[in-house]
Amino acid sequence: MEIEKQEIEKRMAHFETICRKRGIKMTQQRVLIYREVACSGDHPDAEKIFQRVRERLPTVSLDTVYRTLWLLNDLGLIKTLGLGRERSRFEANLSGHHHFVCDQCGIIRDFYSTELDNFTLPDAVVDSQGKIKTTHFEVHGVCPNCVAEKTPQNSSYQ
Amino acid sequence: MEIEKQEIEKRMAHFETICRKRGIKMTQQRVLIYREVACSGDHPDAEKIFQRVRERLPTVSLDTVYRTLWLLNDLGLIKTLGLGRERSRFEANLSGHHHFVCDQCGIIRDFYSTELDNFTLPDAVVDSQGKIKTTHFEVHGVCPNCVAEKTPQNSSYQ
DNA sequence: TTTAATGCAAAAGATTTGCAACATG
DNA sequence: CATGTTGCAAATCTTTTGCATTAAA
Repeated sequence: MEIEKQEIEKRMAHFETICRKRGIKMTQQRVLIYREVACSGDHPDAEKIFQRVRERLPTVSLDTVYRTLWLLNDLGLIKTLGLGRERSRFEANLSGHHHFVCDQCGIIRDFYSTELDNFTLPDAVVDSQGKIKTTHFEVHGVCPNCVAEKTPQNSSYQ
Repeated sequence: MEIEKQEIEKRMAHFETICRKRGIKMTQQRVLIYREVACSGDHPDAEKIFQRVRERLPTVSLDTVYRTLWLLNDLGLIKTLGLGRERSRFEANLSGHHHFVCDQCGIIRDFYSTELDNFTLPDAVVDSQGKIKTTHFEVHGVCPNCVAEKTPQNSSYQ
């Protein structure tokens, strides 16, 4: 699943715009690292991005890749899958449910919705993606606590 | 958000059933670790579970907590939030989209659905959970590749 | 030329493993 | 009692940081 050339151009242009606007230097490393993510349809991890960038720029270091990825993330140019910088979290609730994640304090609350459970994906999606086993809706936002207080519940969370 | 006593009893009973059936020893540590997750409504990470279990069993060690959590996960008694054992993965696709995750080979594919984008959560959910910013649907299953081949594309993925 | 960014090496953090001692069934 | 499980300590793996050097604007 490769990204279209035109889309990549668009992304690179946006990258440049944001860097200019924020006074972020467009280094060789940053351009290559961003381009690598922009070109990848497979949601790579830091190590994989490092390996791929190194093919073009053998002197690049892994710590630069990490620094750059989080910078790009903070700039809103890329996104993280899963829990981002957080470690794995666990739950014993096995009944089908969904999650509300507070982006401010990190709290995750379960909620139930039969509408969501019964939601049927378009055939096109089912056919192209494969055999579906479970579905899960994730809502991101700000929890009532953090909405009320100006200071987030847990300020260490980012 | 505490779990009801009755629900916890039910979970503990299920835990016991599975252990019996699979010939897994019900050690003090496993009971306490499972109970801790079963009682927690806050989706704790390994370290937090370790701290809480240690209050009741000061000699428990962090590596036992890790071993037990993954065991419970493999037994289907608990679930992981986020990417599980995997590291953070990144994407540059900023347009609203959803993910199909193949549980067999780990591939993650984007898909689009205006129905999902326009899906409005019940008011009750919105009110109790807070201010909503983004939503994301995650579908788990087996990708066409893995359905076709008996052997998964990437057998190292678990 | 000024300031920020990189690469290196080392530190820190998180998770896993080998193994002797121990507890469970 | 036999075997699987634990705790410890050490190893491993991943990510971050301090600092002198280098490169971008």
